[in-house]
Amino acid sequence: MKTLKYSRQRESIKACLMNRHDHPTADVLYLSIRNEFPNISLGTVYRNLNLLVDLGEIQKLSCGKGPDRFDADTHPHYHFVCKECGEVQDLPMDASPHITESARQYCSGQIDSHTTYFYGICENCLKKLSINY
Amino acid sequence: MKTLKYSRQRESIKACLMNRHDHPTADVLYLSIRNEFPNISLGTVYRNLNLLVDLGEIQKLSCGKGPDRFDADTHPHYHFVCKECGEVQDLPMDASPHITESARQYCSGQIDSHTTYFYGICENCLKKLSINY
DNA sequence: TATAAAATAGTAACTGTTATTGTTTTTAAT
DNA sequence: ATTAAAAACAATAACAGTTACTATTTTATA
Repeated sequence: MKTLKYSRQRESIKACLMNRHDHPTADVLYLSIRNEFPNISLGTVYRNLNLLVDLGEIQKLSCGKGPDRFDADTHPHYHFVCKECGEVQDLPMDASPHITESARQYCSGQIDSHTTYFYGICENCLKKLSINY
Repeated sequence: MKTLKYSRQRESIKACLMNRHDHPTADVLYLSIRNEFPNISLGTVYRNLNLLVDLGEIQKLSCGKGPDRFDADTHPHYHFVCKECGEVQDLPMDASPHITESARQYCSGQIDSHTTYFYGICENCLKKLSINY
């Protein structure tokens, strides 16, 4: 089997992700980490992000539009996606346990998890849109 | 403004999608429609699918893994995604109206809609996995 | 320190999708 | 029916996001 070895780059990627709450894309993290590792390659960022996801240490968000985003908070929670600017916000609401129970009644397979994304227009974009009336 | 003109290809794409309930990808539809239109191009399939989505006549599903899928059923409903084979099934459960109300309490933006995907292993794959014990 | 395994940087390749271009279809007005 | 304008088309190139490859460097172990 393949044993994990330490890497300073992976450490930095995880630290960087933990310090921010804007659910950055791989590319945004890449640009940020280049301050510390000027020669890091985008592939390294992707490889380590996927590795951390597999280890359950971070979470990948696929909101349907644009590149995937990453979240250091692995606690199950919901997200709001602005259709205008693409921003992704945490919604501090707990996933209803009932919804999974309910889904199980309708599904012959085994349900392990679920994701929910709310779509709309964020406060900032609402303001901008109301100016351009 | 741009007025819509009839196209046999678009008609066929929509009819084909309405006849199936497996939420096919653009590529699967493309291969199927080539029986009727041997020279249709994949770009035409994508363009018309997106057009139909914009018109609200069909729905696009982005499950996070693999290519987008399409659904002729525009009634809001949930889906189950098999992590093993990628199959997408309808879950005949109504979206809880409470969940949107609940989300609005935590969100300063305007929430218009939401999507929920359940992930797990479908009946078929469960069987296959239990054989290879 | 020497060795093996894993991770890296750099780059090429790949997948899914959209944009471009010259031609054909559709529609509506003659 | 003919014609003209707009829309849609097929074919193909381009694009975005991501993964795979390769030669080199780093890490962990002996």
